[in-house]
Amino acid sequence: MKYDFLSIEKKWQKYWEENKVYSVDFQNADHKLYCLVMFLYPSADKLHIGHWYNFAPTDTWARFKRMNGFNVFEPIGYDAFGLPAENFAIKTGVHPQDSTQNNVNVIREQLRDMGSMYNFDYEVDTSKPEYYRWTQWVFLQLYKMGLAYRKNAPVNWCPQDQTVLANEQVVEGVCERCGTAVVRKDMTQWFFKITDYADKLLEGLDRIDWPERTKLMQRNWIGRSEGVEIVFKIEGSDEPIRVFTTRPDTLYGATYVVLAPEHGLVRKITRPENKAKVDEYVEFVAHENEIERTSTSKEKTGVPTGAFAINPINGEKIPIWIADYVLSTYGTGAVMAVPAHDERDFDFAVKYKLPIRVVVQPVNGKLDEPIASAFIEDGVAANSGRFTGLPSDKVWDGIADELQKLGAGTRKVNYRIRDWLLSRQRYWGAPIPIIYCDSCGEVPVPEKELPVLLPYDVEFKPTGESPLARSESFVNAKCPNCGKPAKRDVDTMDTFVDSSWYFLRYLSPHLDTAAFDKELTSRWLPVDKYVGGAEHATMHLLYARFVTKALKDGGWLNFDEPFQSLVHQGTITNQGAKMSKSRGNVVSTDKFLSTYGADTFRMFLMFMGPYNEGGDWSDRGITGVFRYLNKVVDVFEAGKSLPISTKTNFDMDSLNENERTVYRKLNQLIKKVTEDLDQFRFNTAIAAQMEFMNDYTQILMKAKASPSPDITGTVHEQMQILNEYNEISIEIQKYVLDAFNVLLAPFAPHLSEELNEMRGGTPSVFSSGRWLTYDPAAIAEESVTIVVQVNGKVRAKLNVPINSTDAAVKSIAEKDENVRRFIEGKKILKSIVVPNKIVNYVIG
RNA sequence: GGGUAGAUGGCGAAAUUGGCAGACGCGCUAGCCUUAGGAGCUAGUGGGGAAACCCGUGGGGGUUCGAGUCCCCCUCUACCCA
Repeated sequence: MKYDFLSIEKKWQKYWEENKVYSVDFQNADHKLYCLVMFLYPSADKLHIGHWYNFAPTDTWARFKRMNGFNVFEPIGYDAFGLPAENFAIKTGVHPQDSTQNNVNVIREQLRDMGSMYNFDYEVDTSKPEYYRWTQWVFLQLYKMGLAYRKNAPVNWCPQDQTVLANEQVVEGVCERCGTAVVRKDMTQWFFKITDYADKLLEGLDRIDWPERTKLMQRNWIGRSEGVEIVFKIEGSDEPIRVFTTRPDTLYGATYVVLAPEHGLVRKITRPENKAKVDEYVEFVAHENEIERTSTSKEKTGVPTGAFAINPINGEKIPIWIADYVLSTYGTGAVMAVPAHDERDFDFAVKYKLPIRVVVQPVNGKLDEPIASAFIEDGVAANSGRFTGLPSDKVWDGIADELQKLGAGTRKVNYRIRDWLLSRQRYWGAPIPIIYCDSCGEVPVPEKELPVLLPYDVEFKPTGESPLARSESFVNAKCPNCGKPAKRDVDTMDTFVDSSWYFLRYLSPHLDTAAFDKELTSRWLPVDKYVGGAEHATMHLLYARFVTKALKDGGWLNFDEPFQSLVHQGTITNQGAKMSKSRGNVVSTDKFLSTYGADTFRMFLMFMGPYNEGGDWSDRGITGVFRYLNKVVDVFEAGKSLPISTKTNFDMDSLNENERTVYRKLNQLIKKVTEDLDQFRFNTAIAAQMEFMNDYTQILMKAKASPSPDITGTVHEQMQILNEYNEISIEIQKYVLDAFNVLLAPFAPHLSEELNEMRGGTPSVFSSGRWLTYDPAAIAEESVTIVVQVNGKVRAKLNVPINSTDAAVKSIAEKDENVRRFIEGKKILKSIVVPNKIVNYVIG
């Protein structure tokens, strides 16, 4: 048979769809398995290799689980709102709604071609009113719980995209999407109080099966630190400066205080003689961006205010400076500077000749003064009043207690994470369901009036003002409270709000009475396996956890971690760069699908290397996988006349040597493929299959010294000859074919169905429960190769029965000619025997 | 600057976790088959050497009978955070 992948794949895709092979019984959650891939962004691209690399191997895993008897739910959907569609619209004039729907229709067909188990009846599309109605509902729940609020704050503004960005969307000071340097701007914006959940978000990490590095990234992002908020009085002023420090043990070493230039106190405390310089400096800093300000390599700048603060622990008068290295958005916007024990303070003190006082000495030894760099480790207190001589941790608590007693400080926990800024001054997103009324103020849109529809006919060219503000019909509304004319909020929500709850919607995407079916979600969630890119570690994955926890606290869910187990596929790059349309380096899948078919292509993606490592794209090697599948087809074709196997278990004692070998190798393969698939180790599972096929055909050929010793031709032709002569029984051959096909099925689903049909089996191979368990009696090897070393160098390899005694092994080893060459006449100082592995003679 | 991963043939990669380094595949070489082949089959393929052997997992040290694997130092690469 020629491996006619095109018609085979079409045929089985049609069969699966018509027979609803992958329909899920949602009422039966006993063996439920919710397997989820991060949904798609339907940009103008078609699916590319990166999507395939995410989806196809995950589908292989899901099929494997289904064959293991799990009731597998594997949905797909579209994260359809967002900037790229809108920017595309601005450039081309095609409305984002139209381009998005066109793209979705193309993508859906491509997904079908992949041969995955997606059930398109359960799609979600975040840009449809049926969906974003409930995104708005989620917003309102958080609002009711006091977790959504509006405030005027300095925000990250992207001048290119004309919108604010969340902290998470600013990477190294530039807009994550377009690369434009972000500027600071004061605006009134909506925020979600994710900071309220900082501790819960930290705690939950201990209960979920995620990659450690991803958990670490979230922990670092949340950035919990315990410290003390210390109150410094200002000489000649009633207003105190509050500073947060994690090192109260160094308080005696504070030689100045620094305020952020934007700090509210700056204007109030600056002495007249310093005013001109301070004003000038504040103006200068406003033009610096975030990277410049926080860069450790950049030289820090600052000016004195002329005012003095009083150190509460010793009453010392220390100068108050302003400097660019203190940010108003972090902590209290003020720090106490301890140059001897903080690197940034040290650099600054050296530059401006401020005093440096050592108050911590290393446990053994003393620092040479003047010190050349900050000593930031713990040690023993010095120059610290009654604390002098005590270890740092004691001093830490002692000073914290003392400050508390003096009313000059309180222990406090500080977090690095900021509240989630969710307003966007853009068109293509879910409108924020809030109305502003002159008499009632800020009023949420009643739930029964949702959705707040996004109007189609809007001029969406960005001007810095929300496009929706220009739609009279949208803006003007009635106050839900008093009925008077009022105005709608004209911003849309960050698309991360859309994706923070979509996994709840998949189970009942058409439900029009609730965001999700509470009863179904209680039984089908959390998601059992979530697969997607690591780039979402501190964005989507954090937001989804937050929203889930909030909805749980609101009484809507009975679980608080959405993704029980998480896997990151690696990134496939092209010539070292991440594939993206803007870089123009996207590799299309078309040519591979038409040349080799979907089965070969998905299998090659899995065979390339470890799934979580990804790598630079190269199609070198895809022919190997294609040849392998062709060989499989040949082997099955040669065994075509053999009826389907009914026997799945053989007694090793009843088999001849060749049969035992084949049976053992097959059972070892079952074990290997099962274990590897379980852990997403596709590459080694495929290598093992190939190895088995190589071994099996070898054994068949050698099984009988063939009457015609030089058998040639295709595998198929050779096999036909061999089937007539070899001594491996028909029973075993049947068994091998049918069992092997089960192991192949998750990897090459179309081909496997075809082979199953060819063998006379009933479709579908994926009809559940078809996976195999290995026969433990069969996998044990009868003999092993033992390596004989002399002084660590390999001198012989012995084939001995398994579990031979040490004495027996040594006696064979010492008779070996080559081993004798090296030990004869030498004194054996020692011999190490590791059973079934190695013998090592140490000679003098 | 800090954190976290990594570095193995010409290439993608394996290595039961301290026990034969390079499985599997690509590529390459030779032969066979073919009107032909970007098809198929057989054999070979880390380096050196005629061989015996020697060398070899980024570099340098160490632990051990034995190190790709464990420890220390260094170089480089990727990601995250400053």
